[in-house]
Amino acid sequence: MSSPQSFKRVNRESTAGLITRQLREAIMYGRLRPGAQLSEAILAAEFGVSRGPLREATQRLVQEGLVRAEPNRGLFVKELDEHEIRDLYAARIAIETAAGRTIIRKGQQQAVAELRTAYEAMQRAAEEGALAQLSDADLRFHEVLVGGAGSARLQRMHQTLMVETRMCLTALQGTYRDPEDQVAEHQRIAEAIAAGDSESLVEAIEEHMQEALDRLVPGSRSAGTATTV
Amino acid sequence: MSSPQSFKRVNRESTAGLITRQLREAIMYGRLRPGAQLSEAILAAEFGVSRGPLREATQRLVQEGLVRAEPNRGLFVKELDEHEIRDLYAARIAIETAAGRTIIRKGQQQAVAELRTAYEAMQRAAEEGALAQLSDADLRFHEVLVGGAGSARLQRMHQTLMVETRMCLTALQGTYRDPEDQVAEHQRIAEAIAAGDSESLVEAIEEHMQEALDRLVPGSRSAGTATTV
DNA sequence: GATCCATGGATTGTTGACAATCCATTCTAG
DNA sequence: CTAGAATGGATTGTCAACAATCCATGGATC
Repeated sequence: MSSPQSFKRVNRESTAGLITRQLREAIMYGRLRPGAQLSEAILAAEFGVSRGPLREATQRLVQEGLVRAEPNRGLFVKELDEHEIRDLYAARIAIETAAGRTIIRKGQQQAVAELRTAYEAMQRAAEEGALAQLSDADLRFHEVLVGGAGSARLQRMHQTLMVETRMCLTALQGTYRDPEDQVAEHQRIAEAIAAGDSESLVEAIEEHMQEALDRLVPGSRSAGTATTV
Repeated sequence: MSSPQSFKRVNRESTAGLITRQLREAIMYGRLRPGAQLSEAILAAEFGVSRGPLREATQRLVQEGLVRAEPNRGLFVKELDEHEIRDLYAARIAIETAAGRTIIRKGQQQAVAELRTAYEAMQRAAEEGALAQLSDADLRFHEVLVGGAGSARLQRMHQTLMVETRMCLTALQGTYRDPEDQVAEHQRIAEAIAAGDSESLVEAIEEHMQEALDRLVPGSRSAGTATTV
């Protein structure tokens, strides 16, 4: 009865959980387009389950804010208009700034190290011209940033925001951006934290987010910083 | 066909929504004790609905983090141990600090005014010795603080945290605290924002939270600031 | 020709019954 | 007396059918 290697508990995830994850991914990567209607009957048939578990899955997505439910009408993939995108990035600024400040305040050396690692992964991807990997490493950097603060609640809230961020990136798919700039912005953030400089951390994050916003919402506020191609 | 006064849309909330709200309130105010098991069958009978809608309601609470679901075992009201409480307050520090900084950065005069109003309500309740009202005004102050930042996402995340906070307060029910101190701490926060002083804002919020933590988790870190009765 | 009403199709909302799983208890064998 | 297996009760997990609701289409009336 000894376990020579640790086995994974089988089927530990609930059916609703499995479906939720697949649907979320489909929304994140644009396979389910914003505004598209989700038919319970059709989806249930596709997943090969009854409407019960499927309903549970969709309800989770509703509460995550990825799906909008109109009573007696149906479920629709949420569309992110300009206002929503601004709100999303405002929330990300709040969370990520707070996370960075926490790392500084607590002097979490390990978090700093992990940030550097994440940053180096971005740099490598940029040098190799691997855009998909660069994008993944980018998201990972922000996950590490918030994870480093060590608050499970903060991290969970941030995860939801990052799913929406990925939705935005998917919508931007195809537009080009100079990888060097992208990497440099993250280096600023990482180094500000490493140096324990809260002021430049705030600046770095706000500018980083503004940069993203400028690309997502072209008719934005300041034309001065819009240096993107 | 004219509407002499605006009528409320009837039955606009779903059954699951109604049940969710009632269960959440019961948990918040301790009518459902932490650790208590929630039986779907019993609850469904009490609400007079089938297990379908009830399940939907409980699932929402699970995702909010108020209820823990053990597969094939049952649902249990989440218990907040010391670690959880610390995490909760860390998250609140992050969100509320970020909200305050946003108000300062954007120079939201209206938010400042609302904060003062909320603060005055606390002061009035304290003078009248109305402890229940003081507690409500206290929570309201924090809601106004985050609401003032104008981010729907931030506010939603904060609401969840405040529900858990209320759970903690319910657990503390009966312990006394000097209302004057309580009011003064909020005044510090409000005035720091009004003065646009980010540094003292951060200090005020952190000390305010630490004060609350000291009462919730007696064997806490610093004995120096523990001046509570 | 425009407006109102009735009808039909489609969707979600709800239900009660059935299956699978788990835990505690009891029983049995050593 | 103890360790292990069988069993029973209770709970969640799942399903297919039914009811309620909504929107669009088409037709009748003025």
